Amino acid sequence: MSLPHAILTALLEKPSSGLELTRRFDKSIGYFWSATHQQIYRELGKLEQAGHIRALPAPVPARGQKKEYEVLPAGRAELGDWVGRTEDPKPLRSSLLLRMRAAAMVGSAGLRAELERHLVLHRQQLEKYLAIEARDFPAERRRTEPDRLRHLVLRGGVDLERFWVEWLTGALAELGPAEH
Amino acid sequence: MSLPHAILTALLEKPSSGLELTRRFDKSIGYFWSATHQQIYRELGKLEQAGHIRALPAPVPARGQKKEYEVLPAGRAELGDWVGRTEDPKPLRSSLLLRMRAAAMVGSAGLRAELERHLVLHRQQLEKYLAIEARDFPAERRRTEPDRLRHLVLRGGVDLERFWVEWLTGALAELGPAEH
DNA sequence: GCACCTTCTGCAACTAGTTGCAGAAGAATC
DNA sequence: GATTCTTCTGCAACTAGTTGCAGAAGGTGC
Repeated sequence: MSLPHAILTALLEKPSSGLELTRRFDKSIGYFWSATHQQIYRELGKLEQAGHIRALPAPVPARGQKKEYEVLPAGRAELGDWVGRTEDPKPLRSSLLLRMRAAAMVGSAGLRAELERHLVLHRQQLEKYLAIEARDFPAERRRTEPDRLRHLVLRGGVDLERFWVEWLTGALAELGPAEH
Repeated sequence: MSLPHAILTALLEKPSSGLELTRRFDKSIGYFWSATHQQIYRELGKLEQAGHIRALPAPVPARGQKKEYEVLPAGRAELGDWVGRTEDPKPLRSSLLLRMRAAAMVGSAGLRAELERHLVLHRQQLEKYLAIEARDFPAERRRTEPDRLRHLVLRGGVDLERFWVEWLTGALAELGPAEH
């Protein structure tokens, strides 16, 4: 049940329409909580119904008409409350690891190529994060608590990609010599 | 669509009944692809229907009667095929990171405690993995390809937990001094 | 001014995963 | 030998997330 809170956070950062939110999810919040436009529209409806957000008055409300939403006090309160709640980390789910385990039973044909492909993807994601870090978090932007929090989140992304790059590199090195 | 393949792998490792599978998922395959008993029973039904597995003949087939399943050649073929398929890593989804980002907007009350709680949980999981590694993968068990593959998977779990432990430790250090 | 394209919103149907519960089999207890 | 507890299987209903599609608004080109 994190999607509504992801949306509230995004809307607090900047009031937006459904499509704008979708775009911002694709390149910011979505890096650690992705969502399709469909989920977002549906959730916006629910949040409005619940009185947590409201649509800014539009000249002509109609279907296909852009609607900007902003967070109401009740929504901010709900978000603050949610931040204080506890929630266990959900267990890892990696189909790549599963594939390796399956490969141990039925042979690892094609697996090496897939590991290499993932390595490239993770390197790319790492580059993307590092570019964002360089652009948005120069040393002087790490003073206030909100900035430090946002930077830590990004750091999580960076370090996680680094972890995968290293693990995949090691895995390829260990499997490589045995190939024939 | 990885669950059927997780089940096929587990059944190849050892033919089992639904409940045995559930237990093994709780402490082995489930570390990187978890599933509830419900999912497993339903999927066993589908796999049987598809001719990928079969129930070993039981004396008295009836509801509430234990049923052992084994993989048929068609199931093994399907699994081998699946291992060779490509699949993009799915994007990270972490409600803890989301909480931190939300905390940047509405204040970080209670966040520190939650980070500490997660740190403990990840340390515990790390210990668990290390114990499994010590027990199941002594140096001489890392020679054959299947053993190396299985060990690499476990290493992934170990390193991932280490990553979280380090990241959480760093985050607490960075947030700590600012608390008052 | 009409044909076409893009942008934006949203319905509907589907797939995957979760939760709650219930019934049969067998073992344990009295 | 009846009662109760545990084990095992499974149905049904629900929640979350995905995919396909369609309609309105508004711009662009001729």
